[in-house]
Amino acid sequence: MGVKNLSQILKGQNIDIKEPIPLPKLANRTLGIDGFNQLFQFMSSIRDVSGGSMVDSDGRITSHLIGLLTRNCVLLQYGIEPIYVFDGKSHPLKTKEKERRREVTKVAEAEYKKALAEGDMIKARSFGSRVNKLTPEMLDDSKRLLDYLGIPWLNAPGEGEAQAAQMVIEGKVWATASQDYDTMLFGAPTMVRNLNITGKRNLPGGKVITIQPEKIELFKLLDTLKLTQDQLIDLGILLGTDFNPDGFTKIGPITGYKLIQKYGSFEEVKKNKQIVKDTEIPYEEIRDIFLKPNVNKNLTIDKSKKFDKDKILEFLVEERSFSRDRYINIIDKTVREMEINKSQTSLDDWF
DNA sequence: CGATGCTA
DNA sequence: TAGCATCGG
Repeated sequence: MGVKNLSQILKGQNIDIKEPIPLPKLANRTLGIDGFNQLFQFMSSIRDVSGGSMVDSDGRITSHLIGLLTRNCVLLQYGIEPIYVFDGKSHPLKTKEKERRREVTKVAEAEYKKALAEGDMIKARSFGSRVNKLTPEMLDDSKRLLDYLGIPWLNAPGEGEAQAAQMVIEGKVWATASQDYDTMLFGAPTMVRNLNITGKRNLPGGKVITIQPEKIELFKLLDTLKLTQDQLIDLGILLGTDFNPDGFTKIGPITGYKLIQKYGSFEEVKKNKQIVKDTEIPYEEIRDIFLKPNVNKNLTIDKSKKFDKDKILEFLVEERSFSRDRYINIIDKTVREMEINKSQTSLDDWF
C-alpha cells in the first residue's frame, strides 16, 4: 500500500485535481480492476457478526463471492465494463512487504481467536477483518464467477496494478479503478477512485461524509504538483512503496515533497539529506519497477463470455449455499438493465 | 460491500 | 421515509 500519503500532499494544494464522476457517467467505459486488491477488500468488509468470514455449508469461504456478485451487478447495471487483472509473480523487492503483511495477519488471527474465546465481539470483529487469506481455490472461484458474469479477467505477469496501467496507456481500458496512487507511478493516464464506496462513510470522530467516485488524471496530478513522472516516482520512493515499505524516518508527505521540489531527484536528495544518505536502498531498481514494469503489451482481452444467469445461480445457490430469494432480484435487474443498455447502444450506433 | 429491515 | 443496524453463507 505504498505512496498512500500522496493524497496528503494534494490536500495542501489550491487546485483540486479530483473530478467527481457519478456512476452513470461511467457507462460504456472499460475499467481495469486490480483483482487481488478488490478480493481483499471484500474479504475484510464482508463478515459475520463475530468477525468471521462468510462460509458455505461445507465451510468454504464465500465473502469474496458475495462481494464480486453484488459489486459487479451494480457496475453492469450502469453499463460499466470491468476487467479484472490478477497479480502474477511479485518482484523480489516486495518480499519484505509481503512478510510484513503475513505477520499482521498472524497477529490479527491470534488476537481474533483470543477475543472470540473471551466473548469480546467488538474486538473479534476488529481483528477478524484483518485476517485475510486468499487461497488458490478462492481465486479459482472468483475467476469462475467472473466468467459467469461475462466479465473478462486476465493474469498479469507481474503486478496487477502495473498491467492495468499499461492497458490504459494502450487505450485498451479507459481507466484503472484503484484506491491508492500506486497506479499513477506505473503511468496510468487516468484512474477512478471510490468506485467501491458509494454513499456515506463513517470517519473517526463520528463525522459522516458522502463519498462518490472521482476521476483523476495523471497530467493534472503532475501539473498541480509541478513534477515530472520521474520525480513522482522518486517522491514515491521517498515516502515508501511496496518495494521499500519503510521509506525514510522523519520523511513524510510534506517533507518528501519539499525535498523533491528543492533537489529535483532522488540522487540529489541523497547527496544533501543525511537520513537518505545513511539509508541504503536499491532506488534505481525500484524506479525501474515503475518505469519498465513487468507487463504484457498489446494483449487481447477475451470478451467472449456472456452474463449467464443460470450458471450464476447454479454455482452460488446449488454449490455455495447462497439464498436464491436474496439474490434473484439483483441478478434479474442486471439482466434487464443490460438489455436496455444494449438497445440504447445499438440505437446510438444507428443514428 | 450493498441490500433489507427496523425505528422514530 | 430518512437514518442507522443488521444480515448475508
